[in-house]
Amino acid sequence: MGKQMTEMLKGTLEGIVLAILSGRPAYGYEITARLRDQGFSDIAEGTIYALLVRVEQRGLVDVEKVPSEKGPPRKVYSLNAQGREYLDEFWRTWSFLAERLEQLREGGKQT
Amino acid sequence: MGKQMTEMLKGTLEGIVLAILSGRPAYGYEITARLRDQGFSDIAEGTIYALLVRVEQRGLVDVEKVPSEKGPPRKVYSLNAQGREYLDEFWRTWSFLAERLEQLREGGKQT
DNA sequence: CGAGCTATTAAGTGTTGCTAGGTAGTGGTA
DNA sequence: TACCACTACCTAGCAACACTTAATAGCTCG
Repeated sequence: MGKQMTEMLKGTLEGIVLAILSGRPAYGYEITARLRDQGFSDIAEGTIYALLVRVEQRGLVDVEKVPSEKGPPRKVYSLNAQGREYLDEFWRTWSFLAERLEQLREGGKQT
Repeated sequence: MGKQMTEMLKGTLEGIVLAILSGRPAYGYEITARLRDQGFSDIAEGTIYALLVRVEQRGLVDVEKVPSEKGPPRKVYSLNAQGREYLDEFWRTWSFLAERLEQLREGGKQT
């Protein structure tokens, strides 16, 4: 998509990835592919890997190395307790913002 | 609010301000005050002014200097045609993101 | 005059996603 | 063998954005 999407993803992409991990553990390549399937057609692989490094360093996820039939071993990430807290906080922040924006969109139609 | 909000505002704050301007023209100080009233309690003044400079340079708004009863003259910004287009694009981008996130929030409850 | 409110501007910082490239393992094919 | 495609991960450098902090400037009132 465009530049607007790039900027809008800042701050939300992290939550999106954590939300995906809250469903079930996954590895980077898989997450990228799933995002593409869901319509985020041009999220760069490098972006996801860098993001995963960040959340790992913050202790929001646990990591396990799992051998792959095809290619190098996978790093499988799973959300831990701290990550779940962080995700809850993310949803609260998101809800606040989404409500305000919905109000603005309604209000903008007349006035 | 917290750091999550700061990051999440990147890309959306611009749309928020343009949406406010789509209702009626306004000047920086006023916009800041209105945002505070709407719950964005700690958006820095400097942030809004910098944002207004950006959107002006991109030609999304028209500017008019209006004398104030109290203090220096105000720079009153109003959304122009190009700005309206940009705002439409913003809403489309937002809608896409909001839909995906709503799906993720629903899906995350079981699985 | 000095305090406090109105109103704008500007320099420097940290976080984030993107670009562009590299490393590595496996399997298929000419 | 040599080459290519797919899987899977990593890294360095860049641009954009919101924040912090501080400065500037005009007006009113005690």
